[in-house]
Amino acid sequence: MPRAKEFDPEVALQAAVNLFWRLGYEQTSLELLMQEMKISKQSLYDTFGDKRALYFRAMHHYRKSTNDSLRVVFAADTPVREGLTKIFGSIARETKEQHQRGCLLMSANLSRNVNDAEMTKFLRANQREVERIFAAAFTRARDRGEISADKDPAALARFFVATIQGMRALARLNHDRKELEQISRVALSSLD
Amino acid sequence: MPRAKEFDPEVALQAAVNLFWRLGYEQTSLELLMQEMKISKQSLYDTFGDKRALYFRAMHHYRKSTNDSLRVVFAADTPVREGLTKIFGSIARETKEQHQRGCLLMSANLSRNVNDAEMTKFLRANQREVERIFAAAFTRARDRGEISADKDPAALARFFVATIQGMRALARLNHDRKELEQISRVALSSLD
DNA sequence: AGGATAGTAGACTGCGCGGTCCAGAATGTC
DNA sequence: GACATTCTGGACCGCGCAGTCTACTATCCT
Repeated sequence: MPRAKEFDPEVALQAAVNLFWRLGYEQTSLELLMQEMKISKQSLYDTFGDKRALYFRAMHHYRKSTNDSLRVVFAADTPVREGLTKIFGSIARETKEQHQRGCLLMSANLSRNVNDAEMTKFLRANQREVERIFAAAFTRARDRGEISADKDPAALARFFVATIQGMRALARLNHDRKELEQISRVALSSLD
Repeated sequence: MPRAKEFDPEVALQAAVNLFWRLGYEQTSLELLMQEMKISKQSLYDTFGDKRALYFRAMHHYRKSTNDSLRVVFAADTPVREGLTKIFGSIARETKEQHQRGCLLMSANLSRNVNDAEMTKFLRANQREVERIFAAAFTRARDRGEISADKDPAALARFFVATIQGMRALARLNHDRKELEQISRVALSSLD
């Protein structure tokens, strides 16, 4: 019978997520991964495969957790303006370190090789998923009369997803809560 | 007396810009640079310094040319809505290859090491410059009554700069003119 | 012609890093 | 106790790449 694993793969994976999130794929070395995950190189390869496979595991993990929180924010009974305000507010209130690491999947999109089919497919699927979450919230809001009937939920969804990404790009460069709040206010005015 | 240079440094630099723009700093090898710039390694180092120095030269070149076109679009006598429509329109109509390469300086921001002071300084200066161009256009528009007096030009400027960056992030992943036009329409509605 | 400089081609070096492999210790089950 | 398996640590390999250097050629000016 085998000896039981001593480390928790979930904990180790989260450490990998945090590292990739902070440094990006290229800048994250195996040595740093071993340090942060607190496992040896052998265990890393046995459990997660090579660096790229680990990166994908990390992206899946990140995607699930962030999109789950999105779904919580847009729970069926909360007004969509309230949900958006909450999202914008927590982005604006992030620490400098959080602003600098930004969004793992947006960084992956911008640094990826455009011919990397597997990566592209994954990121597109995530993009669609996020847009659907927002669009569903806007559809509900329209049905309830929170926003006017002539608004297009899909268009609003894409707009807000894009704007949030733009805010993240800016926040990585300029850690400034007030600037982000200004942008949020303008963005929210598109619902009037 | 020295022999005259045979290649045009300006042409070679533009080739370097295009390559960095398409592939990013890391993925651009010296060998590719030599090929595209059509000069030898020796000439490259003599004329532009090392890879990083060339990258900065490329970024400066890119910055000047894109911001100059921005200033043309926002020439004093054109309505701000018209200028914005032109900008959004040309982004939406870009080819797939153009969408994939995106914006050189946005990619630089997202892939940069946050401790790289020189890079950060340069990108922040550019960010301020772009925001000022937009803000000046909104101030003029407000003075002329094109937009209501209670709008904040600086806030609008930041909002549009951020939104354009968000659109570029999306366009790199999804080459889709209609989606970009949808987003543009929503963004422009914030001027009403 | 001759000197100075710009150019090319290519060998060479050094380094960082991903990935593999091996030795040996620790921990479990039968 | 014997065996299987999981660990750790470190040696080792191969590769790609930035950067330097050398040898040689081409062009310009006096």
